[in-house]
Amino acid sequence: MGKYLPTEPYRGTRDFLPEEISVRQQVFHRLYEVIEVFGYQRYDGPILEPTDIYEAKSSREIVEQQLYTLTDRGGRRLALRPEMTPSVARMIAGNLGRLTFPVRWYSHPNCFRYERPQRGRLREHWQINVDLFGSPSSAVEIEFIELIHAMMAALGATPDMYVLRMSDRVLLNAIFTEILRIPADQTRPVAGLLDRWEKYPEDKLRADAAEIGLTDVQFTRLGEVVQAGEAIVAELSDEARAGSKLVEVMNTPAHDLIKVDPLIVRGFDYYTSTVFEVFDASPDNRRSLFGGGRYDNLVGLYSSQPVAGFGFGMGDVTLMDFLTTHGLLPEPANKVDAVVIPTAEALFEPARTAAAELRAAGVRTTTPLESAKLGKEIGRADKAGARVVVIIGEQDYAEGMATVRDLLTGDQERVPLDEVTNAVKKTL
RNA sequence: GUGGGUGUAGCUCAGUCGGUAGAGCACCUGGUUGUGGUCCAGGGGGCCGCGGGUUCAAGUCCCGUCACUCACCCCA
Repeated sequence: MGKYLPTEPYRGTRDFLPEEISVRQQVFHRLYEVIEVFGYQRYDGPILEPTDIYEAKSSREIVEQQLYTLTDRGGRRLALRPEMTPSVARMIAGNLGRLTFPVRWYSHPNCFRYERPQRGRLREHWQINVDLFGSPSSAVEIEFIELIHAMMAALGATPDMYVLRMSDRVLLNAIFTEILRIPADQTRPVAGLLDRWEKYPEDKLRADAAEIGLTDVQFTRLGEVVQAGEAIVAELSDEARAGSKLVEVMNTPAHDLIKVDPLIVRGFDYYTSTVFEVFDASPDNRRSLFGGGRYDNLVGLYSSQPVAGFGFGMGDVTLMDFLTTHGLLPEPANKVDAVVIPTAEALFEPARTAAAELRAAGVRTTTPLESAKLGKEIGRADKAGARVVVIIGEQDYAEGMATVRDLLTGDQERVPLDEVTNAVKKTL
């Protein structure tokens, strides 16, 4: 061990310095605005939840290997939330009586997963969650398709930068049982194989398929399914198609906004129908940007009353990678507009008075805390991002005047003290 | 969990054959008694990730370990 404590944040977590916060705030506020324009309201919840709520319906991988768990003093098993969906389902179920459906909610929690950090994946990430509860209609799917494109547009993304790929667990199950003739209780490893399909060469896929018990014929058919893409839907039974929200969507204009793709699976067990993922079109970011789907049974864990749900989570790590790759990150904003600089100790009080007046007018204003040379203070003001400095000098002040200097142009003018605020506002 | 790459100043990095550390940028001071950016001069900053080994001598070689990072596994 060294002599000093380490200054790095805990592995897989990040410190956000003001400049980064500024960039992030701009990005997220654009998203909040779009989400709210669609009529969604923000909620929040605890970072700790009972472990049970993840064991029931998340995925084995998350619960067994990626959950941050702890036991409280009363022996209760708790976890740092790895995702928000079980929490929001719990909140919906607990407030059924006072909610008017459909409920449109969003949140922006930090979520934790114990895993090895790599590109696009850390141990703590901030995930925007948008959910709609209380409707089985495929109008929900269409609303989310529109919302997603609106959010991407708000970030400055053009449609060529990303792809919205959509599938449906109902159709997927039909593919497994009707085309591949796999018993319904053995589809899970095959879904996993589909999930990996694009990442592996064919011989590796073939080997994996053999390992999970697929015959050569089944493997070949699976390849045909992937090849067929959207066209596979037409080959499924009428019952399967009738039970699919995605098929309904395909009969509307929203069809043009998505790519129907049987490769989209998603890991969570709670999805019951539509599933989707948004992918970066750039090869630099092969990972999916974000995704979600329909989960019509999740509220049923907490209540006898069934409530249909649809939602998605958009993590900040992949999102920032996307924005960086496409040059869409905004510049950090300035922290301050004006600095009022007294040139002598005795002038600190009048400087504070002038600053107070500027602040009252909404101008972000600071004053020096210690007496220093004027040049020094102007330099500091410039670095802090101020556009204007107001110099309260002895000579000027004695005459009831102050100097207002524009740091961008270098122009400056002497104005009466009671005109300072107007002069500054004119420059900004 | 597996494999590769990298750990030297706040940041980016150089450091030859082993001879007890350097540059640029940033920061501070002065050149200017009330005027920033440019320029000039000076200055502060280093358990060379950590521990051990070899050696007269280790930033440099060897072993271990930790961290960062990329990929894999797996999956948001």
